[in-house]
Amino acid sequence: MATDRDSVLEAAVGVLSRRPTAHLDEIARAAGISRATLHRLFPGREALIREVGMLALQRLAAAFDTAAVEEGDAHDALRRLTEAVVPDAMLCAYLTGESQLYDDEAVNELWEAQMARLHALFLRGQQQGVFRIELSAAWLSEAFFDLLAGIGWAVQDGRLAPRDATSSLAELFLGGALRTPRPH
Amino acid sequence: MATDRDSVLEAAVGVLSRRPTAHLDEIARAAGISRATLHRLFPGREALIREVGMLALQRLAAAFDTAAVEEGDAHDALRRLTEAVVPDAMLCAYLTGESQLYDDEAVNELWEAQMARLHALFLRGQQQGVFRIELSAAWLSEAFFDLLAGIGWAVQDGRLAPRDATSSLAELFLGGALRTPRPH
DNA sequence: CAATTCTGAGACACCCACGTCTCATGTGAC
DNA sequence: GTCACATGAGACGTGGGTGTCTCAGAATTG
Repeated sequence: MATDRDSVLEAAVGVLSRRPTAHLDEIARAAGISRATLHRLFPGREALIREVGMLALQRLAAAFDTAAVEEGDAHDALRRLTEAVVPDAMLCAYLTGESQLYDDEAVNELWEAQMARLHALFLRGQQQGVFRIELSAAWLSEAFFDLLAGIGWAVQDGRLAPRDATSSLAELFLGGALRTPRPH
Repeated sequence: MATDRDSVLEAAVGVLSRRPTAHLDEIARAAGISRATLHRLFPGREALIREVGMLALQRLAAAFDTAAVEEGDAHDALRRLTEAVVPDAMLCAYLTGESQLYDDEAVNELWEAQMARLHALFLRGQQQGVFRIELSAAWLSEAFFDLLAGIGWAVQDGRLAPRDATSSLAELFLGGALRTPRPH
């Protein structure tokens, strides 16, 4: 079952996001398996964190797809993206925080691809006149991810109610990004 | 000279922010000293990263002081804070990213104190009617730091011009935080 | 110039996480 | 019931970073 691998990866994120230097024993225990089985599933620590990154990126890409960010009004597209990606906010937070992931080529390639999609979305929005042009599309892309990661942390630490996550992100970010202030 | 210690700490941030697991050799080389001298200045790795955190927190507290966040209109206070804190954005980014710092009690205490000041600022602003009340003061505080950290990364990686840093942060954040949109 | 202090380079041992292996136990299929 | 397979527990060796030490050379001070 490939589901088993994914559940282990999810547990690994829960531990690694808090302490990136956590021992494999701890990760195995968090996943409910032994260190031996963990080694049978993933050849080593390096492979484990790489697959965690790949899982996060796949989820991210899936969110972009379901949101259809390339279609329609840029404002609506961003709202759809927000809703689609907030459930995986923690994954994205780990993605941006773990600098070790940037060593892997496949991870980097997928990451750049998704960032390019987001950048294109903001660029399109600026051309459509819905996003402010005083702020570069590159900065808007980065800021969106920063806030998304912040949402992930806040929810996980219990500082923000999960039901408020989507609106908190959308309201704050769109308030600063939209050209015409908050036309909901 | 205490300046020497600080210069070493600054160099340490430059390395540790990118790779938190960097070897002491690498940190020493980045600081232009030998590993022996590094050990003479700081008893060990743990002490080093703790002092890096303390340096960052002192800079942060100093920025809060110079901005006089407790005085005057909340909107103006936040703009002053933005200007004062952006030069140390990278320090703050390391501060929020390095979860290992949360183990130290002194670091935690100072951190909570500064966050409380920021929280109070947003609360005051909401009572004054300048900040939106749909977004909790806690979330505004966290989001401000998230964006500040993002500014630090973007500038260090060359994705954002240093001269645009302050305005990029202020424009985007205030746009989403202010009740009356962008009355500059 | 002489003396003191500080620094860099290297060697050394220690420790701990990792990778690998073996064996006993448990589970499911036939 | 028997076989095959997967898992857990533990032991073992190893590698690499760290902490400590020594010694030679440079810098500063008198």
